[in-house]
Amino acid sequence: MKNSVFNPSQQQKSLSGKIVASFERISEVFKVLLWEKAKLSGLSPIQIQLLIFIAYHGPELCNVSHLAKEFNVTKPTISDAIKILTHKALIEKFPSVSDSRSYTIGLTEAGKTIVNETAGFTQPLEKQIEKLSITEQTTLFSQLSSIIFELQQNQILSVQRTCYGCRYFSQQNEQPFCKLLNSPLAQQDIRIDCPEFEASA
Amino acid sequence: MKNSVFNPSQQQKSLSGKIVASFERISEVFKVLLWEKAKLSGLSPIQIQLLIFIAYHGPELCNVSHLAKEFNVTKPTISDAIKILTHKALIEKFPSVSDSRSYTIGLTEAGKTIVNETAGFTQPLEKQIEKLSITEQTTLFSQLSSIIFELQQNQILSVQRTCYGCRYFSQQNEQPFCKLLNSPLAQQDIRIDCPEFEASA
DNA sequence: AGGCTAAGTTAGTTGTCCTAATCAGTTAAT
DNA sequence: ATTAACTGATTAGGACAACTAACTTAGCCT
Repeated sequence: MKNSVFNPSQQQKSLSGKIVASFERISEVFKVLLWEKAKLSGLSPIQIQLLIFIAYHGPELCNVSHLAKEFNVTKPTISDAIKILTHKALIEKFPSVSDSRSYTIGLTEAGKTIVNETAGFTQPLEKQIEKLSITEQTTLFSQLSSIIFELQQNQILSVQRTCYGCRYFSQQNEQPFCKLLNSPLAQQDIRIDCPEFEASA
Repeated sequence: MKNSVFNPSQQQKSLSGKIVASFERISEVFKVLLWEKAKLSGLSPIQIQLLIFIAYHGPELCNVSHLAKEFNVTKPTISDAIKILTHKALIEKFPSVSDSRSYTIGLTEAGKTIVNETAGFTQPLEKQIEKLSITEQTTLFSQLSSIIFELQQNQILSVQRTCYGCRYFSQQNEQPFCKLLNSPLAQQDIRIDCPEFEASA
C-alpha cells in the first residue's frame, strides 16, 4: 500500500503530512459544529452556510452563479437550496436591474434571526485558538494566509477575496501595502475576505 | 446583525476570528479535493474516506460503531455506505470472534486499488505546505496540535488518538515523553493519529 | 431469569449533489 | 440587424447522505 498522510505508521516521517492530518481534524470540527447548529434550527448545513454568507456579503455576490462558485457546487444545487429557503420564508428574491434573467437574494426578518442564532457556530473553535498567545496567533495566521494564497494561485480555491489577489495590493521591499486604505499592512492586517476586494488584472 | 467571523467588515478586528476564517477556507480545500477524486472514481466522498480509513487502521477500529464515531455520523449512515461498498465489491465483512452481532471490515483487492488511486487527494494541499520552511512547519504543527488537543479535551472532537491523550504519554518539566517508545518526544514527533494509541484512564 | 445495554439493520423522510436538457435573455460578430 | 454563441437560472431524474424511530439479536449484569 502506498504512503499516505492518512497512514498513521508512515505519517510520522513527514512533517507536512502531519500538518495535513491536523487540518483534516480541524475540518471535521467545522462539520461537527455546523451539524449541531443545523439540527437545532431544523436546517441543513448548506442552508445555514448560505444564510450566513448572504448576511455578510453585498448583493453582487448573492446570486445563483456566484454562490455556486463560492461553495464549489453546481448551479442546480444552489437553485434547489434556494427553493427550499424561499419556501421556508428565510430569503427573498430581488430581480436584477442589469440582467432580467438574474436576481439577488436577501434575508427576511426570519432569516436574520436564524443567522443570529447560528453564525456563532465556530465559537468553540475560536475559544481554543484564543488560548494561544498573541505572538503564536500572529505567526499561525501568517502561515495560514500564505498557504491560502498559494492555494488560490494554484486554482485549488476558486474564490479570491484575500489581500494578496486584490488590485489595491502591492508589496515593496517585503512590505505589504493597501492602495485603497493607503496604508501599510502588518501580517495581522491581511484579510482573508475583504469587503473592498477587487480582482487584479 | 451580531458580530461573526464570517462578517468581513468585523473580521478584521479579531485575530482569532481571522484564523477561524482561514481554517474554514482550508476545510473547503479538503471538500474540493475529495470531490475531485470522488468523481474520477465513481464513488462519493464518504465512501472514499471510509476506504482510506479502513486501509490504514486495525480491525478493532473497522466496525460500524467505531466508524460512526470516527466520522461523526449515525450508525445507519455507516450501515448504508457499507451496504453500497459491499455491493461494489470494494470491501468484505469478517465476523467478529468475540461478538456474534458485530463484524470487521476489510478491503478487497479492488478496494485497495481505489485507495491507491485516491489516498493522495490531499497532495495539492501538502505541496503548498512544503513551501514553508522547516522552522515554520514545526511551529505551525505545534500550534495546530495544541489546538486539536484542546478540541479533544473539550469533547468537540470525539475521537482521540493523539499523543496527548494516550496512556503512554507523560510530560515532565515541559518535556513530552512516550513511555512506550521509551523516548522523549520533540514537537515534530507528536502524533495526530498514533497506531499505538491507548486511551488514558 | 429478567432487564438493561449495545451492535447492527430496516423503513421512511428530507435534502444534497450530480448530469443533461431546456428556456430565455445578453453579447458578440459578421 | 440578425444570427450564433454564451450565460443565468430552472427543471427532471437519479444516486446517495444523513437523520429519527423502531426493530432484531446478542451480550452483560445483578
